[in-house]
Parts: sequence; structure tokens; C-alpha cells
Amino acid sequence: MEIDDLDIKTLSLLCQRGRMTWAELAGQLGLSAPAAADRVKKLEERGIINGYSARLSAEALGLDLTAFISVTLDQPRHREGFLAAVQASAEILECHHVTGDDDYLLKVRCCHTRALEALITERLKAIAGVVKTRTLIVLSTVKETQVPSLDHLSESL
Amino acid sequence: MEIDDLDIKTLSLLCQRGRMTWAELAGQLGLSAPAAADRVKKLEERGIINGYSARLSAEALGLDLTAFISVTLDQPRHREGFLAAVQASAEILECHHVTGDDDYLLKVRCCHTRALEALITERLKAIAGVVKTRTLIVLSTVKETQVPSLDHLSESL
DNA sequence: AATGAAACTGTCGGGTT
DNA sequence: AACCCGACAGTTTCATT
Repeated sequence: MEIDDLDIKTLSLLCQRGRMTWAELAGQLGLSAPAAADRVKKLEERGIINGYSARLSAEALGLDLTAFISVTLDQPRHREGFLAAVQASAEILECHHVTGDDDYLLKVRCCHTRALEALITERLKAIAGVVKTRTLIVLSTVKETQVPSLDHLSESL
Repeated sequence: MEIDDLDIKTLSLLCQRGRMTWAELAGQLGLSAPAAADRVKKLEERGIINGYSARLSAEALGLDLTAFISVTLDQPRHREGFLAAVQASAEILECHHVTGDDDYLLKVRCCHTRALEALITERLKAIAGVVKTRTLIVLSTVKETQVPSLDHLSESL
């Protein structure tokens, strides 16, 4: 199954304005509304579109602090507990198993440095097996996209 | 202006299903459709909801490789060019100015190791002022949320 | 993939607590 | 101020060509 240029444009438009009407989308694509809706439905069925989300402003919600935390686990047997704790913690946005000196890289977002301190000392370091953490605080964010690059899929948009 | 529990629930629902109808949302909130639409409109006006996006599956698009790259710039005067290159590169999802040994932390997503190699050697290292990069490859992703934590805003959902 | 009809949704006004 | 109700325009959806 191929992804054509119209699919790319559809994805691009729906990433920018996820609640746009099929009629509006159809206008941008040069199609009729049912045809546009059909294409979107197929993209959903193929799993390319997972769903739709409201984009929230972290700052407007008072979440001014972003940080990346590297975590080292001493023993593989502690993994289960660590992963469960990660899932349970709302402040941890992302958790990746990575190559390099440490085992996991977390992206966290919280209100202020006190909350970050509590997260590191009371939650992360409390988990059995966490022997080391290293924290990078974000001073400013230059770019932050959720959407993967679409350019590599087509040359002529 | 306060954010009440109904707002929290509204945000939570719209993060899961951003295209849900006002009637459906209203049902979940125990309100009428116009009242629910009113609340959403106010959240949008306050900047708490920035917009809506389709969630795309990186894997379904063939973007199987995620990595974090630390970048060191030798001189502040090279910043402008670096930031411009970052914005122009579709494979770079995020770019944060961070504390620590290096200056910037990038999150990138591409097709395979060859594309990553090209990104690092032909694009990043080609930028004037980039003296060092350090790459962590993501082996697996345990958790990946865009949504900031909402729990700290209310105790009783 | 486009058209046309039926059902639904979003939106606006007015009225209520 | 926040919410509910009723009505109309616009939209989605289905069948058909």
C-alpha cells in the first residue's frame, strides 16, 4: 500500500488543524468532501493516523520546567518496578531505553524546581535499582514538534 | 481565572479524542452541548488549548529510528545559523537549549541508521560552530506522551 | 471519485437559575 | 456568570451513477 502526495498533504493539514471539517479539507485537496473523508478513514484504518488530540500549552497550565533525566539501573531484575513507576508518574512525559553510559532517558515536565527535586529524590531515587540519575534542565526550547518528518516520503508537495 | 475540575476533565477527554462532538463531550461532562462548546471555546481563548492535531504513527510511516543528539557550539556567534538549520531540518523534532556539558539536546526521528548518519555528518557537523555531537540511539520507547500532567491541577477528578 | 438526499452536528439567540 | 432549550445553517454520511 502506497502513500501518495495527497495523503501527505492530508496528514500535514490534519496535523495543523485536527478538527477541520471534511468539506474544508476537501477544498484544500481539490476533492469532494466524501472523497476526502474516505482517504482519512483509510489512513486511520492503516494505523497511520492513530487518533486526534487537543494541543495543550504547558506554560498556560503552569508547567514551566522541562528537564531530561538519565537513569542508570544496577540490575535487570529491577526493570519491571522501574517501568511501572514511570508509567504511574504523570510528570514523566517520555521514557526511552537508550544506548550510551546510562540506561534510560526521561523527559519530564513540572511546575518548578521544587517539584523537580521531589520527583528526583522522592520518586526516582526511591525506586529499587536506580543507582544514578543525571539531570539536564531545559533553558529554552527552540523547536518542539510531535509530528515526524513527512518530507522523506515525497519530493513534490 | 481558575481552572476547575470540569476543565481538567474536558482537557483530558479532548487529548484522547480530539475530534469528539460537543454532544459526546457534553455527555461525559454531564452538561448540554452548548455549555460544553462554551467551555472549550474559553479554554481555546485562554490559550490553554493551542489547537488540535492528528496523531501520526512514526512506525507506520517508516520512521523506525529515534535518537537524541547532544550538540556543542564553540562560539555564541554561530547560534543563529545553527538554529536556522535546526528549524529547516524536518528530521529534527525537538531542539532544547540545556544545562550541562553540552549546549543543545536534539530529538530526531528518521528511517534508518544511514539517514541518521547523513543527518549527523552531512547536516549537523556541516554547520559552522558545531564542534562536537554525542548521539544516543533509542532502543525502545517505554512511554511517549505529548500531554503535560494534569494531576497537579486538581486532586479530585 | 462526484452527486444528491437524509441525519446529524455546530452555532446562535433567548430565557432560566 | 454559567447553563439549558429550541431553531437554522452547515456538515457528515450513505446510496447511487
